[in-house]
Formats: sequence, structure tokens, C-alpha cells
Amino acid sequence: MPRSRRRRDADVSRREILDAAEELFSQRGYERATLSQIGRRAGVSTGLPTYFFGGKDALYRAVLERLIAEREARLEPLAARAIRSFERTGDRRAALELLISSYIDFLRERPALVRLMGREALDGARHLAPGPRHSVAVASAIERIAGAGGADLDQLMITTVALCFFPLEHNDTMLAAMGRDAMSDEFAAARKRHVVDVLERVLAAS
Amino acid sequence: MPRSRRRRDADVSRREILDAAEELFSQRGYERATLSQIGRRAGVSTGLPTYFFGGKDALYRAVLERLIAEREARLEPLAARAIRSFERTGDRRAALELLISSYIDFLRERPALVRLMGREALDGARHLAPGPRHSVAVASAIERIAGAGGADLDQLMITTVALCFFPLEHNDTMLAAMGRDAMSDEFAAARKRHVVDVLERVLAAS
DNA sequence: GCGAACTTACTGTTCGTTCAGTTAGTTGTC
DNA sequence: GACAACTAACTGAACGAACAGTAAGTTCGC
Repeated sequence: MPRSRRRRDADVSRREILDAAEELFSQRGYERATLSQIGRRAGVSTGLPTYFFGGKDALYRAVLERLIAEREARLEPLAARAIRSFERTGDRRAALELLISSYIDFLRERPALVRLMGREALDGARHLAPGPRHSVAVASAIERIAGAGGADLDQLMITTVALCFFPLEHNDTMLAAMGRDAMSDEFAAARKRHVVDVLERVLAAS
Repeated sequence: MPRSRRRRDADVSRREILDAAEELFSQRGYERATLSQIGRRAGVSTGLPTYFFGGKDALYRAVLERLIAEREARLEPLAARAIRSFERTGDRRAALELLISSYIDFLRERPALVRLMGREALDGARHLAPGPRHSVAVASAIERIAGAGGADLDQLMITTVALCFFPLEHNDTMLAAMGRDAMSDEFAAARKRHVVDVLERVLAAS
């Protein structure tokens, strides 16, 4: 952890605290991550996270907000591309491939999102602001690609998120017991193919 | 919480402590459930859980073991019935309906299993014994019903568990934001139909 | 030199564990 | 069948560790 930054820069410190907190909250959970550990990993003192963010709870909320904002910023343009491609060519499989591939890749890049969302779900969404909890970009793309078919759109949305989310969420238990690693490139490629197959068949039938 | 039992009965006390611990661990998580709360809910003192189980960690492990044993005891005969039915009649959809319906119903009856497994997955399976982490009964039934088709069996297994598990796991976040309740009878019925549709189509194509 | 960034020592609280003591239940003895 | 001797169940107060929050003090950038 190189300390080669300008000695005092509130913006840099804030970001490094958020990075450290994201890592520790997602790996150890809220209670077992301490402010001292977060400070140490960020290269600052115990008291600075509270000084900047107001307290442990507020810091946790800030981590979540940053992750969710980043998710939408990353997925929105890709989902829009998938929609445009589908509406221009009518090729449902190609559109699904683009969408699912982007989604799974993002989740693999930012595993903290999967872990923190899983923790929020189990803790009754204590720290989550009201509003949609899954990506609105992915949701609207699925809606457009599904078309006006009679299929239950909510079920389809739950299934899509479940298929992409679950392997990463349960990587340390179910996947590990199977000798698979959801973070590996091989597994991700096989998973993408499988998910696209599933969704394509479901949509074709409706 | 009626206190009408024989004044001293270790077996009853053990069971009531396990019940209380299952409830509190699954709802609040390991760290936020205290031994005093567990004792109070079980109608015993602060010290008794440790006296019987050796400590908080060991109590948590005992809760998990009991849940997993109960899962297998409940699902094994139903999965066997599904396999027999499929091998006698060749009716894949009927077999899937029986299997998926049993699985989802069990998860709804014992939501603590879903919650605790979710927590274990996020905490690196700290308290879980080695070995398979999903129901071996459901797994073997899926294997038999899928037949020797070329489909990737691991992917199919992950998908099956994900489709049934995920709505309950994320009931407080994603489902709540959609205005759905995974514990309700209507949602469960719709979900069962959807999951069977998905699996049937995937298997039919392979 | 002033204000913001940052540290460090400290406070109050929470909680798991321990253990000395108490009581209910059982066994053996006559 | 009653009474003593003994065991196991159970209590609750006390201890010590861990930790979030605080505030007084220090240092840096401008």
C-alpha cells in the first residue's frame, strides 16, 4: 500500500477510505469489519473515516451508493446498445448475448456488489434507500427484448438476475463444493452460454 | 412462550435453545444475535446455551447441522418419488413438478435455511462442514430426470437451485421493490410454474 | 496564521465466557 | 417409603476484550 500521494488531500482520502471499506464490509460483513481495520487499509487513522463520513453506518451507506451508481453507469450504455441492436436486426440471441455478457462481467469485476447486496437482502435492506434494487438498465433491456409476449415479466426478471447473480453469491459454498469457480474465465464463459440458452428458449416459447 | 414443561429436562431445553438460536441467527445474523437474547427467547438463562453447546460458535454450528439434516430427511423421499414416477411413466414435466414443488415448499417452510445458507456463502462457509452444500436428494433427482443428454449437468444444477432459492433469499430487497412476496401462496404457485417451464424447455432441447 | 485534515488517547458500552452457588431430580440404604 | 447422598441442570453476577464514537491536540496547505 504505497503512501506516495500528496500528504493531505481530502478527496483522495475519501476515496481510499471508501475503497478499503468496500473491501472489508463485503468480505467480513458490517459487524466484523472495524473502523480501525478500514483506516489501516486506507493508510489513515482510526478516527478519519468517522471524521469524513459521520460514522460506521453512514460510511456503509456511502459504499453502497457508490457501487449502485457505478453499476448503472456501466450497464446503462451497454443495455441501450443491446436494445438498439435487437430493434434494428431482430436478432434476439445476439442482444441477449451482449446484455448477459456485460452483466456477468460487471458482477465479476465488482464482486463487492454481489456480496453487499446479498448481505442487505438478508438483513432486511437496513441500509438501502427505497427504490428499485436491481439494475434498471438490465430490467428495461429484458423488457424490450422480451416483447409483448404473455410471459410474466416479473418472473422473467427474477430469473435473469438469479441466473447471473447466484453463482457469484454462492461461490464459496455450492460452487466450491462442486470444484467450480464462478470468478474464472472458463466458468463465466460457460455460464453466459447457459444463461443465454435458457432465456432464449423461454422467450421463444412465449 | 408457555413455561408448562417439566422443570428440568435437558432434552427439551436443548431443543428450545436450538429453536431460539435458529430464529435469531437467521434473522439478525451471527454477530447481532446475542446469547442473552437466545436464552431469553428459549426461557432459560444467559449461561445455559454455552453450558450445553460449548459456546456461541458451536451453537451456530449445531443449528446449521440440524437444518441440513432436516432438509435431507424431508426431500429425500419426495425426490425418490419423482425419480420413480419419471422412470415409470417417462413424463418429465410431472416429475419436475413434484420435485420443484417439494423443494420450494420446504424452503418456504424453513426460511431459516435459506437465510443461514446465504450468510454462510457470504462469510466463506466459516461454519459449514466440508461436503456437498446443496441437497443431494434434489441433485440426484435432477441428474436422473435430465438423462444422459449432453447438457452441462453442473450448470443445470446451479440453475435449478438458483431459480428456487433466489426469490426467497432476496425477498426483502428485489422482490419487495417489485411489490411481490416470495412467501405468499400465489407467488409460490406462479414461481413453481415458471421454474418447471424453464427446466422443461432446457431439458427438451438437449 | 487560519482553517481543514488528521492523529491519538480516552470513554462508555456491549457481549461472550466463566464460575461459584442453588435447586430439581435420582439413586441407594435401611 | 423416607431420608440422606449425590448428580446434573440451571442461574446470574462479574470479568475482560473489543470496538464505535469523541474530543483535544497536532500538522499541513494555502
